[in-house]
Amino acid sequence: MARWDPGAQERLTEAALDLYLERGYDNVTVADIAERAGLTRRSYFRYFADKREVLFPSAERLPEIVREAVLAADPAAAPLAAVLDALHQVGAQVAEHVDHANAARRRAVIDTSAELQERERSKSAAVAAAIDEALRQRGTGPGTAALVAQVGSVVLGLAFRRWVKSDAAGFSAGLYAVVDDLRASLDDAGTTAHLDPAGTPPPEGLQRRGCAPFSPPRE
Amino acid sequence: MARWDPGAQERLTEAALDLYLERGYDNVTVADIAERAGLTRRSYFRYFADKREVLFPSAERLPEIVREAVLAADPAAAPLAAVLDALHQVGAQVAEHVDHANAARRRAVIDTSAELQERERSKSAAVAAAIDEALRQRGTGPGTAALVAQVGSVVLGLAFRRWVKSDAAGFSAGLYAVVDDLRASLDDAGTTAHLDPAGTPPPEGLQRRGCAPFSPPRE
DNA sequence: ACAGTTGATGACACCGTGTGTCATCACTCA
DNA sequence: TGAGTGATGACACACGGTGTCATCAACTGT
Repeated sequence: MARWDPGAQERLTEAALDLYLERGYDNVTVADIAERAGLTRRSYFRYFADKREVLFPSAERLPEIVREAVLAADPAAAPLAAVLDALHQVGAQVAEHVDHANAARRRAVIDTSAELQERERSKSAAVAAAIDEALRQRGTGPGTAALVAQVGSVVLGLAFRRWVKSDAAGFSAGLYAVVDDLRASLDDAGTTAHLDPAGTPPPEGLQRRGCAPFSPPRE
Repeated sequence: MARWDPGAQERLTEAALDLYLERGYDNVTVADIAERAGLTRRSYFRYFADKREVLFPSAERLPEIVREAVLAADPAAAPLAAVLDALHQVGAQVAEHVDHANAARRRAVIDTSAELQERERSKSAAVAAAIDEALRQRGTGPGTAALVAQVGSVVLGLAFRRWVKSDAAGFSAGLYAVVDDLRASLDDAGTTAHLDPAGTPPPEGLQRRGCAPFSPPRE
């Protein structure tokens, strides 16, 4: 493998994934990764910002994709509806372009390292930020936009997890399963609240939209 | 300030917060913090695991508090209702024990550093994990527990942000405002979906619980 | 064919984080 | 007064991350 062999970045990602799985994330140095890829430590940092970034190659474009999907959703749709709609579109792209086997290996590595989970959450937060921005561009209020964006990001993350875990099912199936759960949870919570017979309202002003507190207050 | 002066940890937290605000997080070294606190770099790491941890002193006990609050909620309540109820209880403790002025200063620092935001998300994730565990202990299914836990964590985070931002309002007010937003968003999204006149259902099995897709499909 | 240019790489030095290890100091208790 | 205990300082070290410059291959124009 000569000095200018092409595909340096790909070699690095493969070497890193292999080594992280073999020895565990903490027992691998950047020098190890670079050596296996036929490069030096310094060159690794020309491709990736740090030791963690090598595991999140496709996460770079995701926020932009999500933002455009949200902006492309029906302008008349409610914020959450627009976001879920957009995630459906995004899911198709993701399932198509992401290698399922490698995604599963990445998940295995990430699940063993708190440091990597921390980084993964940053990627998820970047998606949330993109949704938030797109929603506000659609005219959604700041508070609602922030909330719906984070919920959307959570839903996407859980759906992606389901997709990775099950070899067979498509991405959409997982997405719908999560959204189903979300709808059911909120229906149940709402139902419980509404049925509250003698609910003493909590201190500050609630009761807007005719909602009782979250659950019958205990005493 | 002699070698064995008491309150070393408090001196470190104050020194760190001051320095981070004065020079910016990246322009402060652990040695700087330790020096201002009258200690050495090595001693700093005996009190805090790393350079970031010094900004999250009260986050250590939070997961346990939240877990217990969820377990203490009405066993008959739906998962989300139990969580929101628990967060209401937790909010009271937080607003009481956390110094509002310092919380605002911490927020200012965190908002300037991606590294610190990453760590903050980890704290939030720890809360989500605690909720998740408590919910499953209550008998909630794994998928629903994970989803509701993350949504609850998001709600708590946003409510805490509102509490820090507004000097006057109590924590509960922010919490209720966020929950109101959540209810409204889901009502709106559900409404839109249900009113969809000629909605072509998306590929895989949806329509469970009588719900149409998120929004009228575009072409 | 040849020289200049461009871009990727290696070599090296450097700073800061985080940790292991041991000596040192103050305080406590018998 | 002397042993023990716990917090601290001193020192060394591995590793992450960065700036800088030299080097080498490939491309470009003449």
